[in-house]
Amino acid sequence: MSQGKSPNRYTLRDVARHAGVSLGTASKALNKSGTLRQETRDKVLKAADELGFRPNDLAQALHRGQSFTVGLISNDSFGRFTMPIMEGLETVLHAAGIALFMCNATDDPEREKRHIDQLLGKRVDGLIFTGRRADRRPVPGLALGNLPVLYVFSQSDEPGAACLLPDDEGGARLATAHLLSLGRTRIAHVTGPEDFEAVRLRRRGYEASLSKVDPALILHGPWSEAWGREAATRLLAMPVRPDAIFAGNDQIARGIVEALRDNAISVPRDIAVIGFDNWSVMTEASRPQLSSVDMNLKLLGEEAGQRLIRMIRGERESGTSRLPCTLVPRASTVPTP
Amino acid sequence: MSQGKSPNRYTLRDVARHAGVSLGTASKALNKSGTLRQETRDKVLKAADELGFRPNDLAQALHRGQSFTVGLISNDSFGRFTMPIMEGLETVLHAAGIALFMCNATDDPEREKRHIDQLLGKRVDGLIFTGRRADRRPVPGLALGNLPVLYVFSQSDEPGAACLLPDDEGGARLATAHLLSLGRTRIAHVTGPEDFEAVRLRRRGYEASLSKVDPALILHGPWSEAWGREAATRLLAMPVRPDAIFAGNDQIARGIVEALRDNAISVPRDIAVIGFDNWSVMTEASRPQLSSVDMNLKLLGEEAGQRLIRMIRGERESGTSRLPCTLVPRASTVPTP
DNA sequence: AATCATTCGGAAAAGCTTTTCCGATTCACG
DNA sequence: CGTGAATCGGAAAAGCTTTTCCGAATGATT
Repeated sequence: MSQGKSPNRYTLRDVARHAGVSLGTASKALNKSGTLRQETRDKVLKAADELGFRPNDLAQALHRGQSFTVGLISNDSFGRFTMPIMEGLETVLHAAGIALFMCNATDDPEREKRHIDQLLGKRVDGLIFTGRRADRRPVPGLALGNLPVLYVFSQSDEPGAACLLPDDEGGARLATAHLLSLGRTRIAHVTGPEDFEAVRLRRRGYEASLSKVDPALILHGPWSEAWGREAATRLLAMPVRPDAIFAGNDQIARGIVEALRDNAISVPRDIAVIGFDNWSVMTEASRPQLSSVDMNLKLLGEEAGQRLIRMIRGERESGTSRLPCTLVPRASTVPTP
Repeated sequence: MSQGKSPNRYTLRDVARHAGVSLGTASKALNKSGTLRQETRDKVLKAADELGFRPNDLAQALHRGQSFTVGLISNDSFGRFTMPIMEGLETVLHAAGIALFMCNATDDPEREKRHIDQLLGKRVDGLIFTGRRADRRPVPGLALGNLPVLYVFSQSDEPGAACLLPDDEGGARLATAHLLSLGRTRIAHVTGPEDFEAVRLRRRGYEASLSKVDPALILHGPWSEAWGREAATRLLAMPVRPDAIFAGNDQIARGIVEALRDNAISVPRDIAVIGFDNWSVMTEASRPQLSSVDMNLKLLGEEAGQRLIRMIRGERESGTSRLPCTLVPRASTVPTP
């Protein structure tokens, strides 16, 4: 350690000296081990406090063979999905005395590999991969051995990998059932690109909720408001119009609502609209505000934290779990009183 | 180290044994030090590769007194501003052999304090604070001593703190000058809450660009599309309407554009509109697409990385620097041919 | 006075890596 | 043959912390 360069200029040896005890006694006092008088412990604690002593985690980790650190690797360059997940993770890991550090690979495999390398060098106790789409991703280009690894809002090509995801299909069922409960009988589904697994699952949830599916009411396009506008225009041009639209995400839903407004269609009176993601930037700015499905990403993060802790403690975890989503009704489906 | 638990099951001692050399020789070979025959070095490198050896960063950092790690502490729970900054930082720090790890405090001072504590325990070589608004923030509740600390897109109550920020005022000048260059003569400014420093600076840039300022053309409100809509409605109700509107951010601008459309005002023909932030979620979805001012956050991150490296190497850095923004013209100000 | 219990000191060892230093060996050259 | 250079081994030390073990000192009890 270069002295005077960092806030941690004092070692345990300094604390011991300051407290007038031996090095071993100082350690025992701070770690509540050994048989020391309370007076001796207090003396050491006071000395440590006065010196602003902070144990050197590096030395501790080296000695105990565990760093109590977890790395989170994300390829979500916008942070939209990762941040709530991280928040939930951090809460749970912190309660277990584990620090969480994130690296953002920005969808660059080389960068990701490098991050893994760095985290392994730091001897993290586990790794979590997450991103901005839940489809399978390539196995990392480094052997991870028995290190606990968990995919959250993400999956792996590796068979048996432990994965935790929102229940897209269930969420879509919620949305469709909500529209049905409102008496809607002709529900369209405007969604994203077919190569997203989430798109397929949401579509499956929609289809499973209907007694009869009309393929002409299912439209795929890009994740954008513009696509929502175009799709709505197409639906309006049909001989028989839908009386509700379940959009694959909130951006598409926003576009749909805008096109309906442009065409003097009243939402939800004439056509109800519900999105997916519960992205407040979209739901709140839309006119009327969007009903949506929340993926509960923070809860997903909490569940992931608990799961990883179990893995770190030696339990075996594998396979994919899906956590339920939540319906968030707003004025785009529920008329305001 | 608990064996078989992690990918790093081999120590340098194992590599030496595998290569049939001494521990010291193995170290010298991997670190390109000492006087070894190339043949000996190659033998050690091969052994290390075969065993998948990765040096223990903890032991290295302990020995050399430097961790080559930097902590990034953000209070931006959405990641919108932090992610591009992080990307720029990571690029520059990586080139200098330094790892970057992020903790997200989600605007909770207790959580932030805890993160600082964790990072200090890991003996980071420097700390970077960033967030979602650039105003002064309280001094962290922990003494950081001489540890290099840099505020990026953020400022500190601590006098002389090193800060790096986008040039809000300059960006506002760019936006206003752009409108002037298009022949606009009556430019309004619809912006965010007065308690944001960025709001005050952007207003100052706007005012400085005009030979004559009409206070009635400056409206403050919340950061939302709804406020943009309301403000536009107010401006349209004025005896003399503006022929251009400079919005404090893209969300407000989006709202303005929508209200103009609702009132059959053609953008940019009748009234040109420019935003700030260049947030693609807004700029691209708007009709027409929004001209905006980009804060160059990735570049800010790169500059911050370079600055922090200098600080880590012992140079003194203090005070606030501002990096220029970039004008991004789109159809909301420039008519499409 | 002797014995036992409590408390602490301090030495040693371990974790892993780097670096230095000294000694030993081998080979080449004068 | 003697000397010097190149090469490597291996021991030691350092970084910081934790833990164990044994010995020493003190106070209380018999």
